[in-house]
Amino acid sequence: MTTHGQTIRPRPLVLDPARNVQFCANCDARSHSVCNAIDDKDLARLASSAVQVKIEPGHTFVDEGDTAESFRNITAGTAKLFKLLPDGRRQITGFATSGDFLGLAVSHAYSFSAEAVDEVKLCRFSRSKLRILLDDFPAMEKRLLEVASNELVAAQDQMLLLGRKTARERLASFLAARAHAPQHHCPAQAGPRGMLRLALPMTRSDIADYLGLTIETVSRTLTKLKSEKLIDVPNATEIIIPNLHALEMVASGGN
Amino acid sequence: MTTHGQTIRPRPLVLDPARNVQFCANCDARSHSVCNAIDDKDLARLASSAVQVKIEPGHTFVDEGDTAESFRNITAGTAKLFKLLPDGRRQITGFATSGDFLGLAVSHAYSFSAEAVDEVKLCRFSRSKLRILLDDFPAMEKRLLEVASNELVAAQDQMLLLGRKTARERLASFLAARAHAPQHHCPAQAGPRGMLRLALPMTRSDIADYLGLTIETVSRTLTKLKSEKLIDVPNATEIIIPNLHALEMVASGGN
DNA sequence: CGTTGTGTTGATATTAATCAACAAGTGTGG
DNA sequence: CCACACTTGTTGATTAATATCAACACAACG
Repeated sequence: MTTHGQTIRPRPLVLDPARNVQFCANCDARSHSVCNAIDDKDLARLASSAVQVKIEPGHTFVDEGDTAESFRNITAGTAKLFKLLPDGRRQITGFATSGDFLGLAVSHAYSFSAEAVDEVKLCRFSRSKLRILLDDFPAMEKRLLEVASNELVAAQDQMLLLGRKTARERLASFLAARAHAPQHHCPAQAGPRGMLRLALPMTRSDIADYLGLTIETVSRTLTKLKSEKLIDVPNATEIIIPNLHALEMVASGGN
Repeated sequence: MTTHGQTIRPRPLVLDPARNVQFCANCDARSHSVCNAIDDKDLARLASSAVQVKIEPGHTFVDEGDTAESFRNITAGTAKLFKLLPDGRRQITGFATSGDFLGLAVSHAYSFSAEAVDEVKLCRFSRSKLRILLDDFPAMEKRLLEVASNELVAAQDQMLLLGRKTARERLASFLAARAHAPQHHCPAQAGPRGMLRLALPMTRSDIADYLGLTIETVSRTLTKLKSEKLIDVPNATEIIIPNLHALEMVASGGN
């Protein structure tokens, strides 16, 4: 029974007509094999039917309940995906970055809203066109199934976090998970002896709404973790993790 | 922005070599079209390569962390899927019933455990065989993508519940959601004027672990909803919903 | 007929939310 | 360039929701 079994994630696929189709530059070539099953020509054809869009920070580009006419592939930046209750309570269900897909579900309407955290670039397809293209590219369909499956595993991890973890464990889990996703590191990523420096482009309010907490609890808990030397917080948008393993122990309730 | 947008769910597909392949008997023929895209002969071939298994109540048949060698389709009964923390805290991520698939993810190991709630019958395939079969049946792959997408939408709803809803809202959401799934109704399902009678095969402990609460809070909250005439509880395993709309209002925080 | 598992209800404890004040950083306009 | 508003984050005091601890009711079962 592993609570931190790192699943093998497929190599991010970035569909960008301007720069042509490419895999995420941050990821090494040894990543998952299914990516390679997609023919480059097919990918180019897929990407060429898309519109590239740039979204300013804070701008909402998907509204829950709207008719789902598009399918999107993020090519740069970070977006937050969320659901709202009528009285304004918000749950962020995930942060989407380069290579992530939005609007996979077959449902008629979007089941979530999406807002740009920093400047987001994305590639937008019409879903009707996507359906036609998928019939031509079975490998793409396989790839999407793989992506959806991985998201499902992540969603189940998040349910465990939201349903059963303490505030302390939630913050530790959040930071440890981000430490595992290479693209979220700061430019000067690795300090001495595997010391990690994470970029947190989102606000405390976003973190709170992602972890099912309030901003005050997020702030206090980070302060506490800092006082215990489990993390360092040089400024509000950066976190240094001196010992990822120790943080992961906290994340899974081990002490 | 709809918090209770009922997504069109695909018609449950039951792979049962003994009774031959079939769609869920409880569902009408007008359900989702993609089911029909799968050729009956293909389905028969798929089902014939499977092993049918019966599991006694309380028996665990998938262990988190074990090598994921099989893929399963539930044909009867209800199973609970869950994740554990090292100290024993449990989060039930979902209940699987007739037509549901287990083990979709491509990861090497199962990311959850599964235990039978009542007597469960399922169809088990080797994953290597599944991969080969999927290459032959692109329609099946499409169908699995659809299933995974719908599960993802449900998972996001559950994140909203776990992260932001009160105990009262969680119970109301849980009951309202089950009221929408036809197979969970008691045999004598519809009383006078759309009054619903739900079967709850799982224990209070299961409900608590699904909703991120304790058994005491579940019990107290059900008592409270009963005293307000929003539900009736003739016995521990049945719930009567006199007015589903009123319960849905509670579920989404509207009063 | 006791034993065990499950559910309910009550009393108390605890975690995190709420309410409140303030500090630091950012941008604006005079 | 500085005063000001505004946003974001931190910290403190208090409250509230739910967890925990405890007792008991009831049914199923040997």
